[in-house]
Amino acid sequence: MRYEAAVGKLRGCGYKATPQRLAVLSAILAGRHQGLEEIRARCPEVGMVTVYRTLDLFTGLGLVRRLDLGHGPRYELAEDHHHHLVCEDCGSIKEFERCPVDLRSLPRVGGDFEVRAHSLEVYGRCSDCR
Amino acid sequence: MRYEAAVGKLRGCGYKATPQRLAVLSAILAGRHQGLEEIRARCPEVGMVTVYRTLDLFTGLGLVRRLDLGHGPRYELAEDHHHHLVCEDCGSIKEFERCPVDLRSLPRVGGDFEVRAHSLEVYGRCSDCR
DNA sequence: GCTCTAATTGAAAGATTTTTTCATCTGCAA
DNA sequence: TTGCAGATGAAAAAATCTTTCAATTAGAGC
Repeated sequence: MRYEAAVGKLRGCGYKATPQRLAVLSAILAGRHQGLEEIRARCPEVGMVTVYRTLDLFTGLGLVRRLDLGHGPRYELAEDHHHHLVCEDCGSIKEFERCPVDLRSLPRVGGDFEVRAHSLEVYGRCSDCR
Repeated sequence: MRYEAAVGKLRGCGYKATPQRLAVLSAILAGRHQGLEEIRARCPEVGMVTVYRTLDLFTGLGLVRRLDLGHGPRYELAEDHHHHLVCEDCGSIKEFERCPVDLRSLPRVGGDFEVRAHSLEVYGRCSDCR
């Protein structure tokens, strides 16, 4: 129940669960790594300003992850760790779960860096474009 | 001689080595992962439109890499493979060379994806912010 | 339930960023 | 040199994002 958990976190942090916020949350849940336009289209009753503010809020709470895969920001629910395969030709995006990053081999750059998260995007050509 | 190599590639692809393009190239070479403002400040004699167009051109040629580390696009010369440590508090960016990604363990998602490149960003808190 | 209040919303205006247009200019091949 | 396809840039337009502020509302407390 991803929806309930997200609402719970929202409330738990002292924020009101307004219809607008729930609508944006549902919009995000209804797709994967969507751009602003897509999200807005799924909740046209919510004002633009509120969508921006809500995405900022969700991102700040760690509820939502903001992706930069080119062509503007995209958003997805921040739950399971996964990465993206981005096709440089058609722009399609696929996900994969198996994380090929070995964080233990991270060098210590200029002292101690506290690692909190990482993002990996793999670029190339998808099977359809070949 | 990163500069010469880049100019060679530019010419080799049939593009003119105009003073503006060389100025933008020098600007990129003068720093690391710079934003548009920084680059523009280093070549104020070049018109804004041309900077945009030139960065697009360089990126398309694979001469320059466009980074999305939050807070707008950044650009750097696409030469040696490296990744970034981004401090979520102060926004500082450090680089590291040792690549902790094992591409062999990439799963085949929906058939054959031809991997051309990948980008890894590690987020957290830098030593200064702790 | 009902009331009250601080949090939230959204229309409009403003700021910023990026793109398009098109007349003019220029790098460079011949 | 010369010619011209490619390149530039000022201005305008378009797209994107933020601020403002009056009106609304979720939800705590009674």
